[in-house]
Amino acid sequence: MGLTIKDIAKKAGVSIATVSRVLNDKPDVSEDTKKEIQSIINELGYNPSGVARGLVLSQTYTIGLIIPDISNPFFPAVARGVEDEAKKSGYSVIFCNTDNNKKDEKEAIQLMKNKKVDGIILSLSIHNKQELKSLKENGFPVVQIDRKIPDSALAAVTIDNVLSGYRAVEYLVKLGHKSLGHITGDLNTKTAQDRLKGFKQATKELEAVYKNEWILEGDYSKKAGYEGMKTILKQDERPEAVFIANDLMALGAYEAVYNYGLEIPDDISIIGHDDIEVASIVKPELTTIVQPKYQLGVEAAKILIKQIENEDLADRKEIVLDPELVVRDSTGKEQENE
Amino acid sequence: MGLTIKDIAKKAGVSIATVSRVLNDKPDVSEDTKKEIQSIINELGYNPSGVARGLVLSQTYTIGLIIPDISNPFFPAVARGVEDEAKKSGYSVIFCNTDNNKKDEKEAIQLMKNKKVDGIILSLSIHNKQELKSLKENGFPVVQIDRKIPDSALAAVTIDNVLSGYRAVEYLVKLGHKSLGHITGDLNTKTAQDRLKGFKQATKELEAVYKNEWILEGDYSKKAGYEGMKTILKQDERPEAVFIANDLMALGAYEAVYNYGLEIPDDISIIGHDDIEVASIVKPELTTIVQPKYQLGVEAAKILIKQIENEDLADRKEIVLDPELVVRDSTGKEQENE
DNA sequence: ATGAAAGCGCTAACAC
DNA sequence: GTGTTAGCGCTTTCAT
Repeated sequence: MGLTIKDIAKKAGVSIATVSRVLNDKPDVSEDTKKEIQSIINELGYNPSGVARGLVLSQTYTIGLIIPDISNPFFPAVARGVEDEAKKSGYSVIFCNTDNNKKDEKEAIQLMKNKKVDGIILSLSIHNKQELKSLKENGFPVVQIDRKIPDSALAAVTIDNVLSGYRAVEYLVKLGHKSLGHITGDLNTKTAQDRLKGFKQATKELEAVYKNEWILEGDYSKKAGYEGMKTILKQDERPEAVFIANDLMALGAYEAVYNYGLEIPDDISIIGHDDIEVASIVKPELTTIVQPKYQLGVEAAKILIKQIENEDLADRKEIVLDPELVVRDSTGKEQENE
Repeated sequence: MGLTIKDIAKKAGVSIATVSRVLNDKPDVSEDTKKEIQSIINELGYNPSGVARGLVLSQTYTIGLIIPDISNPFFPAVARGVEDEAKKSGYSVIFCNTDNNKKDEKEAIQLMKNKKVDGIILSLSIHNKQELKSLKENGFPVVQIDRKIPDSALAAVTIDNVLSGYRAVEYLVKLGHKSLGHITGDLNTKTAQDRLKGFKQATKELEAVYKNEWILEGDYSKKAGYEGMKTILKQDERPEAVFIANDLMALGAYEAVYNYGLEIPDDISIIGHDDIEVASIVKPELTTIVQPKYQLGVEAAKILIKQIENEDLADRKEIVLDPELVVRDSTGKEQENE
């Protein structure tokens, strides 16, 4: 382990400055000594200390990733995107789970500062405006992911959940469905609010109709999907299609439909959100909306690294990623024009 | 950002040594100066450089986590376990995906050395014995997870897949099933081999029976489960229950059973492996075996940190974690004794 | 083309 | 109880 630049210098009979030069590919070293030193480095398996380098350069080539929970299905793909993109530019990533806990978030940021990471990618609970502000004031490179704290004036990459709702309706209308329902997520979350907003907006713009009785508040649980759909089905008039704010609720809705002796999509169409693994396993396979999670990570890392390397604070832009439609069987087939 | 120990010392009118003492909670500082310095630290928001500390202490309080792919469903929980346990002892974790690619694995290890992590938790492809050996020779703290490279003589924490097969059979037999089948995973993997081994072993010990025609090789895909079960069902004699090496294949098997107009568990019982999300969603809910993934991460971190802090190479033990049975509805009910 | 030396921010003797 | 100083492993002037 203990191999240092001195060892190499001694063995090569040169000064550490010269070794440093070849290490960093600097000019003004004769080809001969360069070759010699390189071969010694290989022979001994010398690996320069990133820590020592970090100290003198005040750059560690490490970025921090602060997220609520890596075992939440949303984040693994994000993390992978971050790491892949970071690696491309020679950065590694150190990560931290916070469970949306304010104290843990604060500590995580503190930790990252302590480790002297070159920048941070984070997804903070809404309550932690304060921390973000102080990072900003320090001119610390930061990009927010998934959730953007309002007025934070920091770079952010998010997914457009209004568009999610819009896209769902748009597709349904394209299939010829005119009357639509919606089972929302937990309306305390911005995500659920946005999807509902998109649903209403699209319905209006595309001249479809919904009734307030067809919009049920859920909470992202399978049971809520079941109950919501039951409430819809027992009404005298039913919508032709229902957009459900996540796939798990959609599965619950499937059951409700079956219990009523109805068929999907013949009697009612269903479109979900998230594309969880099951979506392609259930019958009929669930049409749904996917979030570009991996891409989210990639974009975040790109912006962050740009910030780090340009020290260009003007680069604190916001990127909003578009969700994508995954067409399967739960939404019925488009009319053939024969 | 640029706040250093010097700034604190100057402002407090003391030497940096004194500041360092209170930073590290060393004795021989008067209560008064201690208080004074602490208040200045808080006021200015000073955060000592982990990098500088790392350099002088040759300890970074960082551990490396090298895994094939964080977005593979197995690893997020493992990573969470590692991070939680590491945090308890003041360590953070830096992670790297390798896709089981030999070159990437090598680079990941190199990277960790460069970052001067205090130890590494890794899951390497079978081909990379070499790297492991060199880590060991360097006396570098390492623990392998999930996969243990034979003869590596390094600490490892793994999950007992022989026991998985055994437990499955044991439960089936307990329910009164005597004739058993098995759809294996990809038999090129140790995991699949082990589950098969456990299946055979338990069948023998517990005096159940299987026929070779009831053991079908699969590949962990849903389709393989479907085909495997179909092959079983079309035989003249059928087993009462089938152990299927993962839940995805079990789902495929469900379909095959339905296509034959049979019922689960009345006509045939099924037990899966992994407890993926769908397992509790499908009807009948799938009885399955869970791997203690989170615990795997926790144990790995525990051992690693012990190694780091004791420098006790004798501590390179192996831990084998037991999979657990999750009883649901696909295996039929135990006879009531009335 | 190469070396000597200062310094990055900190800890740990060692002095007083 | 507190300060001075060497040094961790490196990069980077500044000489030569």
